[in-house]
Amino acid sequence: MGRSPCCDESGLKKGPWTPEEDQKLINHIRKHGHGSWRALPKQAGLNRCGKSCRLRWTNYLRPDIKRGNFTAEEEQTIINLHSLLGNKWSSIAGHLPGRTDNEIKNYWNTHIRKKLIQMGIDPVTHRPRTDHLNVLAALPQLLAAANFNNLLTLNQNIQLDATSIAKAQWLHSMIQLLNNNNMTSSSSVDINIFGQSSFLENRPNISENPYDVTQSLSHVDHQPMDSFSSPIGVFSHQDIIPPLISASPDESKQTQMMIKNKEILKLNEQTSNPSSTLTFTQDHQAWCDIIDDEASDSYWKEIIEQTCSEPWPFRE
DNA sequence: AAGGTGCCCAACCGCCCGTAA
DNA sequence: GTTACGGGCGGTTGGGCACCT
Repeated sequence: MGRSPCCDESGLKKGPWTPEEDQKLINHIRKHGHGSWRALPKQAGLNRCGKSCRLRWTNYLRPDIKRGNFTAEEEQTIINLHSLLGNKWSSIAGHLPGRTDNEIKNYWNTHIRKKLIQMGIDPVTHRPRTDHLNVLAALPQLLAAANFNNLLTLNQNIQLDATSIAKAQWLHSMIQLLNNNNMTSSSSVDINIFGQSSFLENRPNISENPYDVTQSLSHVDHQPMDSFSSPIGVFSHQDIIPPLISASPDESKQTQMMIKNKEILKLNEQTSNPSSTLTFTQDHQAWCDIIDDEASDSYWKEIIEQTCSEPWPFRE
């Protein structure tokens, strides 16, 4: 079963690449493209295996590779994406033009991971760490998270991490779809879930403590017209769900992740727009396609698969 | 100056998946 | 349906370097 490793042939060079080898590889790919990686080394006159050539090219020699330190924006994007996707380095790299999965993986393991641990955040779950060594160091974060978690648990058993927030956003939007299509004259509910300047800004009576969301969320109860029920609790259509990423003051620096978010917003607009040419069934499938594209969490997949496979209750 | 230690990151390893024969 | 291949992916390694004692 399977096949033998491509590099097990004896006599093939391993280890660091020399400038001469790099030049041979670059010249060959410029002239002929890489074609079959296995055949490439012979054609290029390299005593390497194809896999080694491929890695050297994709991780180092490719002309569109961005060198240098990661910017704060890139770092934030990596953290946000990692909270959503886990160790899907290639998927994360897809949102950071010019960065390779290997580079991002290394940067995560050597910098971000340590930074998060120092901040008392578990780099795997993106939640405050609870092990005894870090309880004191993480006390402020724990208190803040507990504050928010308690509030949320009362209503919807949601946990404060980016993944849950993203899930809630998706459910939120799915439910909006249902509502919009169920009520022919639905009030135009604008849930700009990603476009806000920040989660806690622009809210009345907001506490000075940015982690204290009790005040900012308390008004939800007084807005029954703009609220809706869901399997996981009650949401306000206006602003209960924070954006995944705090928008940068400079919008030009927003990452490609926003593209996916914009697709979601676009779908939102289309489904809210009575003149939209999309059918509801199409909407449903499009949502499934978008969300399923990058969802990896099994729990989350279960929801998606269930939603996508079940007969649509409002099928035309 | 020399040895020890820890960090960084390019490169490798092994597994998995999609595809063609 | 099975097998082999090509390629992609995430995890791990180890050489080189900087810093510390």
